[in-house]
Amino acid sequence: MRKSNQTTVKDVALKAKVSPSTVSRVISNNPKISEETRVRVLKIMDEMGYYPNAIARSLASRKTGTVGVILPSRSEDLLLNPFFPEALRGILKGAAAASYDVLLSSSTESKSELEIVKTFIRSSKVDGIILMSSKVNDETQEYLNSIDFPFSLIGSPYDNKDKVNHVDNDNYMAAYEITTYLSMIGRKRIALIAGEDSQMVTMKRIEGYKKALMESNLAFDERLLFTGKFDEETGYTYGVAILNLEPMPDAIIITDDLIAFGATKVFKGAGISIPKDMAIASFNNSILSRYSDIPLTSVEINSFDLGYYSVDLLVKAINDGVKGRKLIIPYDIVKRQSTEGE
Amino acid sequence: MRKSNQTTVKDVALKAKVSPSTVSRVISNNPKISEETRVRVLKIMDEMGYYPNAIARSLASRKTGTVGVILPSRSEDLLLNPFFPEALRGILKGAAAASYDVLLSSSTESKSELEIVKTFIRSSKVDGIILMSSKVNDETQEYLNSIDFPFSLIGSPYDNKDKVNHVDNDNYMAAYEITTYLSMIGRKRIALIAGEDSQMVTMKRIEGYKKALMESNLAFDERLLFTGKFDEETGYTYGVAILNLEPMPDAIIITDDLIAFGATKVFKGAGISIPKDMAIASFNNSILSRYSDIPLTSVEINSFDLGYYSVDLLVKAINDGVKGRKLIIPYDIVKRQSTEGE
DNA sequence: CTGAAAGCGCTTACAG
DNA sequence: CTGAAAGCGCTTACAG
Repeated sequence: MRKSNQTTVKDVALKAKVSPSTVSRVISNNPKISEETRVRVLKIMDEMGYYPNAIARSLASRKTGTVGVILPSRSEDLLLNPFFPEALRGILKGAAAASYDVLLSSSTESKSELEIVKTFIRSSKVDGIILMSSKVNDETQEYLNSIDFPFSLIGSPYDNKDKVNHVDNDNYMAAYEITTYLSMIGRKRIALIAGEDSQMVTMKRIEGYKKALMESNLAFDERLLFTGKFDEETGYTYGVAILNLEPMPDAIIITDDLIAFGATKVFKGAGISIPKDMAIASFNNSILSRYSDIPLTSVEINSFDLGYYSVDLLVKAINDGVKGRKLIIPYDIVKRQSTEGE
Repeated sequence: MRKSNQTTVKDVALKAKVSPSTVSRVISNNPKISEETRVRVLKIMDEMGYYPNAIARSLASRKTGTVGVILPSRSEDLLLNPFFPEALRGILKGAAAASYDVLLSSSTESKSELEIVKTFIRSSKVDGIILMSSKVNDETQEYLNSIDFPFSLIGSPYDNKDKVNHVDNDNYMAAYEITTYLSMIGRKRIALIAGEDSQMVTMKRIEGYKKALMESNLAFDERLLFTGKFDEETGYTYGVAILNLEPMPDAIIITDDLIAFGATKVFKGAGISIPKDMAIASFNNSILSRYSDIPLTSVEINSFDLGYYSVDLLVKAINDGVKGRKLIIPYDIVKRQSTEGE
């Protein structure tokens, strides 16, 4: 209980000859305060260098003005494609625009996303949570739903679609469209390297791919469907695996630019002409897809917007109890040389 | 003042037949509590699903258990090289290990790093600050020093070197070493594309470069020194600029892999052989430097460690008032084909 | 439009 | 080793 040297509402109140209540109302911009009082108090606050203590406000008002965000901890997940940094940038911008702070943590082997979320909530550190990816049977979503805590999701909810606020691309359509496009330019054996099959986004893309194959009268061949974790080796590994397929595919869709880049190198090294023998399309439209020797056709998913609007949704969930709102961020297929584009 | 439904120390105290003080001491692991009491209270806390309110703890104890981190907002700064994501990952890991949370914000055109830092501090939201880069005449460092607020810096302090806790590579030596290496393999006109000259890291690297030139009896030619912001165009722009130099350099050091990658493409397109006509060395050792057609010699700066240990330093500054501690993270020069390496 | 009073959920010197 | 009491710096129904 050592005396603090901080200027408080009390000090301001004393000097302004009003009650602390009034000072508090000035802070929170309460419209009931007379203009005259407001101006006087504001002036004194300024003179005294007063700044409200956010912690005390939180305790009294039961609002923290903070949203929690959890990042994956694997370096590959964070660095491989620009989604996380860009979405985080969007979240930061969106939060700043809504006057929220962002409390960040990363999941690890020893501490799951769910545990972090629980800690954030139980310790009353956040008003809401943003989930940056959606898994099949996602336990974090289930928990958040069960205790009815405000959250928004980047991606497709695995369940409770009518209750979960989420912002997403139409990944089903994106995969459908790009598969159809490859078929339209004459490709008959179209492979898909799709990412982790525990992710909702992977499921959606596989669905769209299959649907497009069917409508194009191309048989689905499960040997042409690859799922698994992405890391630095993946591009090479899958590239080599595809080289050894008989007959070889004449097109591949890869859900990550860097993996596509790696695979491209393997094909070129093996004397396979791109796009003539093998068309390649990928996702994320990273700088890499533009800089590559053979520029890559890629789907721009607009990660920044995904992040930005996830805050928007969350803030509405916090303030107005909004639920089940859904926002679709458009994607763009950027056609380049790797599919004879331009 | 609606009644909350949260379980509080009071509830626990009542049920455990002890005082709230005792419960509080159990929470904070105060060694004066008898083992018997401790176990009983812990059990009851568990039974009641009690979890301490972090906000209330903060207010009473005047410690937030949170560190503030400010990211740049430019997409290029965040995405161009893996430093920021990797250092952030290190910070997150380090903070988790020290039981701290991370409050994240990003600077913008309208809100400077300094303003964000001030807001964090004045509103009592953080116990300390991590600065992810160091500028010449850095006003944030100056402010933090002036109010004596705990912080740690990734990079070299521009001033008050004996007071500022910082973790850094020896960028002077790194540039010195790589320049000397290029000279040793017979290069006579070594250019440097160095980044923004407002950054301390750029200054250090230029110094090391100049020193090495001198010791190698190579004249410093200011037309071979390029500074400025990095963005997607930069690689091309500088590549073209260098092509037009007479005589052309026979080696370039570029402080970013992606820029080096872009420049490499320009040279190859112009029929210049790498490394024969032009040796290229860069910094950051990103995936790109490994995946490139002509793998790039690059300096691994160990960004993760930079981030991780910045938390370490900060925590010591917060708890023990440590100041002016300096930690040097080793770099490694990874030699590859672009300088005839391997 | 403003104030007095209670309360948010903890911690911590002080006393024993 | 434990408790009673004051306090951290705000907010907010209630009353006027």
